[in-house]
Amino acid sequence: MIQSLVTEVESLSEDLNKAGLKSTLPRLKILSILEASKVRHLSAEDVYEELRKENQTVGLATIYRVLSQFVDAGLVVRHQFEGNKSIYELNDDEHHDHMVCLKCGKVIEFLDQKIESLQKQVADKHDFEMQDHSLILFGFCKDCHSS
Amino acid sequence: MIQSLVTEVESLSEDLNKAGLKSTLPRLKILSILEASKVRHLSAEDVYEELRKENQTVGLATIYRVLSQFVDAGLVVRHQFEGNKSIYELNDDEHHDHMVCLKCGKVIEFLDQKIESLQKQVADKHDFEMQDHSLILFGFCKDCHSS
DNA sequence: GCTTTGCATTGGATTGATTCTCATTTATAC
DNA sequence: GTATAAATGAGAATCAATCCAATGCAAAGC
Repeated sequence: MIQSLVTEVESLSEDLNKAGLKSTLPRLKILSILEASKVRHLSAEDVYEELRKENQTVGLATIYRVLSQFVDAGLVVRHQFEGNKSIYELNDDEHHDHMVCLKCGKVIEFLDQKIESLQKQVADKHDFEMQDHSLILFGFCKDCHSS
Repeated sequence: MIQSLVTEVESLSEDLNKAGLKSTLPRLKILSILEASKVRHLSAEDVYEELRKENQTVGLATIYRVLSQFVDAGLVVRHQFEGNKSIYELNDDEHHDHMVCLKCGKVIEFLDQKIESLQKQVADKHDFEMQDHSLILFGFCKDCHSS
């Protein structure tokens, strides 16, 4: 148990170092929340709350700062779904797009290779050097249909 | 000249009425900016600035409110490109997606029927009732390549 | 023609999200 | 351990957007 915690921390710490970030306590806490949370898509406030629940409070400013560093380092991806707050998600290195339920807020991930390659084609057609893209479908998930 | 201005206003006024909105001075001013601007994609602040330049100042709160009314009425479409501010664009009734240049901010519109229908297919596959979608390609336009 | 009524407009205050500042703490190299 | 540079926390500041209370305006009734 203790052992597993130690190896867990070591592994997170390694992730940070590989990303070129010093392994500090707040960064470890934040990364560990991102990995442990059953909800994959979290706002900065959500991360703050999760930590507070565990009496591991980290200043909100630090959370924003660290999340941005994680994004820059490629550990995390930032999204703008509905509303005006940013949503963060661990970067699992396999890109995907999202469906967001307008009623319950559920986020469904999907990937369609045909769409992906058509995007590249369109970009090329316009002589546009695509760096990134964002595809979000808004609507109602199967639990929220017809309501 | 006077005549053309009058007919212009009459036409805008008609657009408002058709949309179910009373034709008021601020609404006419805002709609006319949207139609006249050579830049198609404007933030609320941009509209505010354009009006101020012409000494036609309309309160910012009013601009936000009216733009939202326009969106609800289907006259205007709201987007979230980079950053966290909303961008508004006249609704020309033919849906399209966007490429946004990360360097110069240029916005290129495009439409790909294959992508559109694949999106519907993916949504259906997940039993997701799609209401809307947002597809944005980020990168560098041909004028900003390799810089 | 004048008053009433109700929606529209206004600007300022307010909120919510995020960033900045700076004094203090912590981590890493020596 | 000590020095040095980076990281953190708390609150102030900023930015977009919304709310609110006061005022204006225009059509409907008298």
